[in-house]
Amino acid sequence: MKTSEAIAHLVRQALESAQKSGDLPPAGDVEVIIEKPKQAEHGDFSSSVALSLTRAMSMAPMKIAEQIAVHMPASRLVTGVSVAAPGFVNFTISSDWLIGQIEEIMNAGQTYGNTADGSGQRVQVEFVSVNPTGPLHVGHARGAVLGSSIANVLQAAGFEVQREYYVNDAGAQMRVFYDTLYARFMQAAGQDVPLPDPAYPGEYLADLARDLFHENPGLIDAGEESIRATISPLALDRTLAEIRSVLETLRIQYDNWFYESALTETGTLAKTLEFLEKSGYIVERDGARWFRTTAFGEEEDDVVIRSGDQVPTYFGTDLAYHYDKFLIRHFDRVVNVWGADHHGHVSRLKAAVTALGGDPEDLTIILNQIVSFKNEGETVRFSKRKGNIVTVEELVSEVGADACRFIFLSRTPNAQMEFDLALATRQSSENPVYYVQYAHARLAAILRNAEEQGLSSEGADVSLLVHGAELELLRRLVELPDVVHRSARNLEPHHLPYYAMELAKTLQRFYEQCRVISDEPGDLPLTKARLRLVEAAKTVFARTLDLMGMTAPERM
RNA sequence: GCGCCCGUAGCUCAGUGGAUAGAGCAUCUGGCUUCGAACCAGAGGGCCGGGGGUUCGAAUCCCUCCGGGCGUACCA
Repeated sequence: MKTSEAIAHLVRQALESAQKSGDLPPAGDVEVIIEKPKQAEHGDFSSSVALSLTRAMSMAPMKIAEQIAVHMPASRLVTGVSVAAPGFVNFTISSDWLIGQIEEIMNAGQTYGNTADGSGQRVQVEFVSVNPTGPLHVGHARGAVLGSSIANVLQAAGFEVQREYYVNDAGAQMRVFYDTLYARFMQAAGQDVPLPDPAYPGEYLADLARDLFHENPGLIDAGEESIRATISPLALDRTLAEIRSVLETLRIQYDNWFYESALTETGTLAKTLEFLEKSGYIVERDGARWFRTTAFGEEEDDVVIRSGDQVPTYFGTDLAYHYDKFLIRHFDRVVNVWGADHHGHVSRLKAAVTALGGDPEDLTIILNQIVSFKNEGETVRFSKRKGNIVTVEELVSEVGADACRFIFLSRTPNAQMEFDLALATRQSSENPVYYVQYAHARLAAILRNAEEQGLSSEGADVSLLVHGAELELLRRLVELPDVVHRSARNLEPHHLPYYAMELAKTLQRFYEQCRVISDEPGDLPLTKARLRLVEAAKTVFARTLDLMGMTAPERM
């Protein structure tokens, strides 16, 4: 349960009751926002609703706040309500309620933190979707981590999530890929076939072609067409398999791999064009077919079917792809995670969704800004074209999947970021990744020790938990549902690592101040109670790390 | 030129229109005979890029300027 939502509910009741009794004037609909004050002396939660009602009620904010306080219904959750200038209402959470949450956490286990925000709506999250022409480049890692975490968080928030990779196996890039592959294959056979222009540079394709040649040496006499027909799909499968396995090292898995070529093969493309033609959004001009983006206030129309070869452009298949997402597969919402260099496509794709009869609000495009990589202060930008490729595989083996995820995750997507390889690699206290994991490992160690001594939390009386550090830890633990809610609502998983650090900080303070396993026989009840708290804390840590796609180590 | 994103502590970054703007790292001062010191307690460090506006209240919204990044194809 979201604590802030529960308090907001009480405040709404208080407002209603105050208005019913005439203590406050009517004011129409108000949004009751509950937040966590920065200063502890302002309580556990606070609301500025009185301040925002000043105008509507034409009353002094302090008076409104006082009436809210007076009319607050009794509850197990809130013990203290106070009013502070210039018109805040501050709330204190009862320790009874907090202690009761330990059992909530234990019962929920790895579902703790889940919310019902999504109410089962079907959401598709599409991310990475890099052309399968070679290994994943470091530049793609951020979108991968971001997309998968968004999916995690949406799932936790009660959405039915599908993770999808859009395989661009049909465009011009792929033709270049196949042409290069063929030339490399022939070269591997010792034939003097020049590289096409343009061609894919780099060792990857040469290696791949060589492998394919050694596996199928007899193929060389079959003629170009038949060679291509054999090696092209093999190369695609192999490249995709490699992409898939690298993503798996980052703990990313997909529910669906959607092939662009399927859009033409199943007739979806034709159906989409027909659909849009009927409503007048597709027109023919200069031998090409255009989508009338200008009908949606954009400056220029966009080609969907090129003149000459009559091949669909990327945007052309993208139209069909989104027709498929919304009109065939009927997703309630679609989230696409793109690199910021694609931002020029956002508005026209939104226009397309509108033209397809959908609500552009149902399509959210998250753009992640580029990452510049740094090594001890020296900035390097990697570029596929320049040939100095650094792959995701290299990055993960260098830095580790957990650190990678944590670092990429702790920035808002729309801010550029610097990734310091040296810093990320350093496994010291400089790196907050390990601080968080260490906290989990420490909890695991305590539970191990307890078990060795034959101690358990069995029959614990948690009402013995009255120490400030214990309650502080509990207050932090029960924030997780709110963090999930906020991350899902704004599609901003970067709140998770910050929460995780706060959680770890609070845990360490608890650890310093409250010894869990006591040697004194008389302390047994308290030991049991604290073990129960430790179990709950470990559960929340594990869940938080899981949402971030990180491991929760028992030992480090 | 036009469009989008960013500018917050020495560095890397958080910050839901709210109260005295925060964290990690770095720097400095303390703390291990007890469950893991990958830890804890504390200190210093800021015209929130500049200037206008909106309002009870702005780092946050609007305008404008400056600085940086990315786009601006019948490429994907």
